[in-house]
Amino acid sequence: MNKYRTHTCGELTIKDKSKDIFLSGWINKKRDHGNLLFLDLRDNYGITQCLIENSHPKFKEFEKLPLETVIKLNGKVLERSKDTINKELKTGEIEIAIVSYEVLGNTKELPLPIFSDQDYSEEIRLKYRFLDLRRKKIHQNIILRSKVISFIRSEMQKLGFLEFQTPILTSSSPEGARDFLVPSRLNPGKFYALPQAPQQFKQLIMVSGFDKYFQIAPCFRDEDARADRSPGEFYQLDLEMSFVEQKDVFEVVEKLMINVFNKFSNKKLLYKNFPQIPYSESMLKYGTDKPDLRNPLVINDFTEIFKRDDVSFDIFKKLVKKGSIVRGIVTKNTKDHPRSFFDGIDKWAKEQGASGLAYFTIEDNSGIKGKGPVGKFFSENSIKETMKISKAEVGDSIFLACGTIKDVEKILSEARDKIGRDLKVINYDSFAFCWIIDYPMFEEDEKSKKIVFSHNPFSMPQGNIKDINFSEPLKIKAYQYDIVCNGIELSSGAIRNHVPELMYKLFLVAGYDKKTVDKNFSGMINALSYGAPPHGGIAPGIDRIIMLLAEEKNIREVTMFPMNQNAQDLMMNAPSEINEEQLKELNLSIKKNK
RNA sequence: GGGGGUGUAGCUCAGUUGGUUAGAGCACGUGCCUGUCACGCACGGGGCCGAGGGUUCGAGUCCCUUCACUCCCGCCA
Repeated sequence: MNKYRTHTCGELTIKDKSKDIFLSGWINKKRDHGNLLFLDLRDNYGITQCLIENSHPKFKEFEKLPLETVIKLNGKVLERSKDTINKELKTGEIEIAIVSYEVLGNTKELPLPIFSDQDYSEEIRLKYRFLDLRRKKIHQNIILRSKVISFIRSEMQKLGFLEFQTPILTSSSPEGARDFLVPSRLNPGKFYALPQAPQQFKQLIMVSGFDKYFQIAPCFRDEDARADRSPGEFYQLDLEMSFVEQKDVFEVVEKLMINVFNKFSNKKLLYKNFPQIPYSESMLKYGTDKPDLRNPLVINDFTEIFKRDDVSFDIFKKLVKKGSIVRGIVTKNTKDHPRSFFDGIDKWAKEQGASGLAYFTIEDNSGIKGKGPVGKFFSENSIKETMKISKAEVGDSIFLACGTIKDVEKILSEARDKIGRDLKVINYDSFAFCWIIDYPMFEEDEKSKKIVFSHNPFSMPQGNIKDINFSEPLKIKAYQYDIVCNGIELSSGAIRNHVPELMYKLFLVAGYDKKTVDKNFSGMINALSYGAPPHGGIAPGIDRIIMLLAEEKNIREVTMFPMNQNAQDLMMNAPSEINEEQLKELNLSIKKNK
């Protein structure tokens, strides 16, 4: 028999009636009636109500135990009378009559309440994370995380993937995010870098012939935090496959996501086959490459309308003449919405730093007309053309934005969310996955006007290798894709370029000569030169998947021991100073700031 | 690096136009209470109002500086 317990706090039921049992756990709550005291004893598995009466010789002593004291108790399982059953608890039909008890762990006064739904400050939560983690919501989130990861692991194994570890101490790479660096004692003046992702290793695993690899991989990037982005480290389901095309990767990931989300959430999956949206189409229809497809609103381009002579909306017309574009969002059957709805959105747009949104409603009043502040500037024919472009109907309204492509995309993307929320057309009880495909291989850097890789330099360009026109690099598309769910980017992936000659050509376009490529990516290029299989993969973010499943907006709610926004661990006091000896051994000295 | 929000009891928060001794709930302590499950009732302890400077007869409140936490922009192949 276990020394501390015969049962957990979540398992006793009416079937155990009259049993002599031992429980161990934390005092979650006391309800002291003076001559009768109820105690909720809590462990990982649940809560069991125990009681002690003043006839017990240790009653007075027991009364004084503070909340969160860890105790072991011996008692008898009693059936509760019908009117005292607690339906909220699994163990609510029974209670324990305490016979004897023993304190296993005393507690000081608590810096934060455990039994409470109150929110409290992040600083206290992180400093006393071990107490915070006792609280129900986050405790359940962390258990969910564990279960999801175990499930993913077993699903991947079923799909024929092999799990491998890759090095944590590796080399710094010139591309990408800022690296975390680790000084090398044996190699003075040299540094390891923590991997931003096992990108090169997973490709090397393919070159090594292992065919299908996965790993729940820690990734380290020294970038500033966001609500959905931990500073320092996060986890990816890293996977890579040999002898595959894009569609083969999609098939695996769709299967996995559907199984995971169906198993761990009751929300509906809007698509069993995830829509594949070309990048350019996504930017046009949604203004972003991470569209929330729960929102049915779409953006249309109306620039041509403003080149017509029968449209007299001069502010937009002048801008269009100078190269601006006009795009807009159609809202269905909003003719009876109050003026405040329309003005509210216009006002909101101005608050976002845009010049506002022009709008009119289409009505049929002995002829198609535009109603609203700018409606009068449009002829019947021009409105009919507008309706043709956007499939708008009488009774619908159109919100219009004018400006540079970037500005219009940005404001309309946000307006799509805002209007969708206001009109309550977003189905929050669902998951809408999609693929964004056909990313451009290169883009023009805004400042320097130089050609740069738009995503991953190791991605395979589309089309027949011999026919690729390197003189028009901005037209080259890549087998590069993102998976998006509910407007959240879960991951990027790609079919990789496994042909060294092609890689040199692409790098040349971005301004790297052969020598530089050889120097910076020697391991990769070298490996690809000895018979590399075509391969590709992806790496969905584990933390964000858990956030979606747990319906949490902040990544700290699904991370056991997160750091704060300044990348400090308040509980462990990391980072910390190190002593002279350590510095000396590493051949380092600290520059003192005044 | 930049912008916004917050900072008052152990915790969560009120605190008016600048005006006497800074309040509430929970927690903690003492006492009462035998069916609660957010138990109830009474009493009590507990405050450098984030820190520093200024304006004022007088500052939790106004001004300046600074620190901490947080959200966002930049950044995140």
